[in-house]
Formats: sequence, C-alpha cells, structure tokens
Amino acid sequence: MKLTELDHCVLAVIWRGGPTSAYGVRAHFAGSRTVSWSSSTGTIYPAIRRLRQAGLLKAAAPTGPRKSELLRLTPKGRAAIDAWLTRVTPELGSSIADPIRTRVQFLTALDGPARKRVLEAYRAATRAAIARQKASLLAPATTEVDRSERLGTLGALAELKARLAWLDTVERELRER
Amino acid sequence: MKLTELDHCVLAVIWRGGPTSAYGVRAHFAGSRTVSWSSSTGTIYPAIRRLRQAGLLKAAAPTGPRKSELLRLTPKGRAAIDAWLTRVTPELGSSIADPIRTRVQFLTALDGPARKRVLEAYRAATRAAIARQKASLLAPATTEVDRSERLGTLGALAELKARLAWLDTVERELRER
DNA sequence: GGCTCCATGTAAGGAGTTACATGATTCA
DNA sequence: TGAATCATGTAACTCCTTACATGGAGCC
Repeated sequence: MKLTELDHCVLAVIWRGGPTSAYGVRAHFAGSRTVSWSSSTGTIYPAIRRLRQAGLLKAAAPTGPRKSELLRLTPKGRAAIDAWLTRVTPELGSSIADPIRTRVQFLTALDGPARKRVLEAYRAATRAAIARQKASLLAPATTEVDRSERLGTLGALAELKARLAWLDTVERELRER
Repeated sequence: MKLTELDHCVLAVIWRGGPTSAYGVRAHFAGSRTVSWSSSTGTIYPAIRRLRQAGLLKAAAPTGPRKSELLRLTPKGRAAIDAWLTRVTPELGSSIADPIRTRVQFLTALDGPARKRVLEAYRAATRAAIARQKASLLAPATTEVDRSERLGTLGALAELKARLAWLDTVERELRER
C-alpha cells in the first residue's frame, strides 16, 4: 500500500501527540495553521481506517467515560515515519504552486489602473495572512507540540514575507513597462 | 459552470500566446517551470473541451498543413480571465502547503545524526531547485511571454530562498535543544 | 519504410472534499 | 430538556493524473 502525504501526516501527528483518538487528530487538524488538509471527517476517518488496515496504527480498547479508541503507532507505523522523513527526491525540494504567483503572470491582461488595484489586493491579502501567522506566534510555546508548530509557522511566515517582497518588485517592473 | 484554477490558467495561456492549438497549450505547460499542472493529454484536452462547451473558447477552421485547430478566447472567455484576476479572497493570500515544511515539524522523530543528515538533504534539494530556477533566468527574455514567465520564476526563486534561510534557523533551533 | 514529431483523444483510478447521517454525554 | 460537544462514519462528487490508444506528416 502506498501512503500519501496525508497518511504520513496523520501518522506523524499521532506519533507526536501520543495516543490520540481519531477525533483528536481531527481536532488537531482543525486547530493547526500548519496543516494544509481539511479537518473534515471525510478526510480523517478514511485515512485512519486505511492506516489501521495496513497495520500502521493499532487501537487500545475504548478508554474514558466517552467511548473513544485511542490510536497508537505500530513499529511498522513508526518505521513509515522515518522512511517518509528520510527519503528526499528532487521534486520534494522544488517550488510549490502559488495561486497568486500564477495570477501575477497574467496581470498584463488588465489595464493600468485595474492592474494596480489588483496587485494591491494581492499584497493586502498576503499581509493579512502574515498577520494571522504572527498572531499564532504570540501564544507561549510550552509543549513539544507547540514548539514544532511554531517552527512550521516560522517557515510559512518566511515564505509569505518573500512573496510580499516579490510583489513589490513586480509592481516596480510593471510600472516601468 | 464553475471554472477551476487549471481552466483559468489554460484560458490565460491562450490569451497571452494568441491563437494556440490544444497541442500548443500542452507544449507550453510541458516547457514552463511556472506551471504546476501535469502537461499530459488527460489534463489539457478535457479542460479545453469543457471550456469550448462553456463558450469561453472558440476554434477557427484547421489551419496549416497539419490539422490543428487554433483556439482563441470568446469575449466571455476574456471576461472570465478578468474576473479570475480581480476576485481576491482571504484564502488566496494564505500560505501554501510545502511538503518540506510539513516534514520539518516532525524531525524530532529522528535521532541527532539522522536529523542532521535529513535536514542537510532538504537544504540540498532546495538549493538544487534554486539552481534550476536560476538556469531558466539565463535565457534572454525577448517576448512578452518570456517576461511574464520570468516574473513568475523570480517569485518562485524568492520563496525557495526564503525556505532555505528558514532551514538554517531550523538547524540552529534543533541544535540548541 | 521506418522514425520522429505533430496532433487528439479516452478510461480508469487516486486523493481529497463536501455534505449527509447518527448517536451518546455533559452541562445549564 | 435542550444545546453543545464528543465521537464516528459513508456517499457522491471534483479535479486531476497515469496509462492507453490512434493516426497523419515530414524526413532520411
């Protein structure tokens, strides 16, 4: 069975958080800004079912007053994480699709004023995203999970700032033409 | 009919390149580093069929010795590009998923030496991607299409460099713990 | 006459997402 | 007793990708 990025991410979240219920994984996905997948049930539960069937996750008997099966990694699951982290292909490092970057290439379809307006909207949207990421840095990082999330947030922040700086040069470039 | 990002990108490529055959669109997708979709026939042809059925593209009679229908935008197609560029939602500006950033958050799953090795591999892969993008900047940008592509390449480059710089701070952070 | 491009498609499947569906528990 | 939260799932659909399939044109 071939594991997807989502599968690996679910495994890794369960590894990092300790024994977790499917509901808990879902809650983490919903609360995290560094996770890119939907936190809906249709995303999480099928993935977890696959991982259990493949023998990468096992569940202890329902614990607590509310029935919730706590999931933990099997040795095979643990090994899958290692393999996932370690295997580096050339395309892993290549640049990722950015909807704003895609659009900017076709901005010349708009006339001067509209172009200027739209470019400013892209910058505003990017600045807003930066503010959202910065806001999530304000909470103190006490747990190991917090510190990992913080690291991811810093990465996202760096890439957003790079986009903002690039949009500045785009504006200059388009003005000169 | 709801247009996808791919649909819009196909429209925009045909607008920018002037009347183009489906084959030409495919060739452009294959040759461009700023296009994120597969350039396979199963991606392009169904998209173009949809766009024609929706009345956004029209085809002139086959021209040239080899039969190839040149596609051009209808006014409706042209309007769709404008709408696509102009409509800015909050999530358009938000940060995008990066498989390396995802992995880095779980690097503590590896022991010290392995972690160091993997992190260096991530940096190497990023540097290689930077080199690939830089190589495509060497060709002189003569046409309008070239200049647009160049703009996109500069954006990708900026985001890759930001990731590389971030990976430096990650290394420092993980060493300190 | 065979090789290489040019040129256009379809079929099956993968990977998620959206929306729907259900029930149990806790607390006000 | 009713609302919120905990808890788990499925069905249909979207959007794209991989792999398969076909044929003409130019050239050596």
